[in-house]
Amino acid sequence: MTRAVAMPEGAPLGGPTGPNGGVRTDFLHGLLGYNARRTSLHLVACFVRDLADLQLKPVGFSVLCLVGHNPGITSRQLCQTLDIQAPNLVGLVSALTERGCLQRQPHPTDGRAWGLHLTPAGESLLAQAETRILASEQQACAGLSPAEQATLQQLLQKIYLA
Amino acid sequence: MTRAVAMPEGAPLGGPTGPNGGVRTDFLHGLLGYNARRTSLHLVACFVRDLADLQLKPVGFSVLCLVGHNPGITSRQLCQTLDIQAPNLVGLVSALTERGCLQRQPHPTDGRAWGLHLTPAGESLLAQAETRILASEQQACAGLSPAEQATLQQLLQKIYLA
DNA sequence: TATTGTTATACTCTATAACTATA
DNA sequence: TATAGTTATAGAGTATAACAATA
Repeated sequence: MTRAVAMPEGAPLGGPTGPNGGVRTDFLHGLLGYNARRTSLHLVACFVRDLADLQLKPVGFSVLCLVGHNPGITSRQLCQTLDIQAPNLVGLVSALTERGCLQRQPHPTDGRAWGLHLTPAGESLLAQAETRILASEQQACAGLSPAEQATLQQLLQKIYLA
Repeated sequence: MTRAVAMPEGAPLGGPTGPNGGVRTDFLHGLLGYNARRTSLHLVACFVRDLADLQLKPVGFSVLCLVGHNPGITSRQLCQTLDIQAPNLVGLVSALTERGCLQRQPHPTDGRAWGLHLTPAGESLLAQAETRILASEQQACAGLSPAEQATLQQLLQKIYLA
């Protein structure tokens, strides 16, 4: 890369230098997508940090959670509910199965499908994970009142469930 | 993979079958991280779809936007503001530079740094993109009143700016 | 013919280590 | 010695195409 030689006359130089960097972020902070993405990345990082010893990440937890609360659920139902692609679910289910947390049983009416169930180890892991993630989120959202947290969830669901 | 032969007695089979799949999602829907992530993915998809012809994706737009509103900003300031790693910014800046939208100029006081500026083409692209993303979000958030949208942004910022 | 689950694979995004030039 | 920018690279996440088995 070659450094520019000539300087355009009158071009403002130096960039923002004020407090906290002085970077103007007004437009980005007015975008819902930007705020949602930054919040999501922040909460995902909290999740990964606080559930590291359980070896669970958000999507794997979501699978475990849905199977736990919906015994016999199929891969297709998981994909539809979580909006993920079928090929990407295979590895998640396989990993949880090999960990001894998940079990595939023949579907009673559809020979193509498998009904997914938690093992006792899976039930135990889910219970621990649910307790842990609730505590993690309480810490991350300490600045919000319970009413604000409820409002936030309702507004978010209005968008992605539309 | 071998199909299970014996069926555990008393195990509930068949899984959820009620309306809209009948899948119970109560716990997930009570998690802020889940709702934020689903909303973020939804709005990112809207962004990519509605700004495809501008060849801009969320992070590239954020860079363009910050440079436009902060002439002379450095890569380091962009990384800190957007919370991205320096090596991952290089390609974004290079691509925008090669498109003729960005220009690097020597930093007036720090010989290691470059001040980033928009070209006229960059200004034009930013103006189009800002108009487009506002329309995209209005469509995606049609179910929310302006007051609700403002509330949502404030609550989200309370979390990731904490 | 359509659907479930799967494999293979490619593409994108993100993270880390190491290097250079300068402060 | 520390920092700004860069390169190379590895890992994770996500997407499509194609296939076997069953509806």
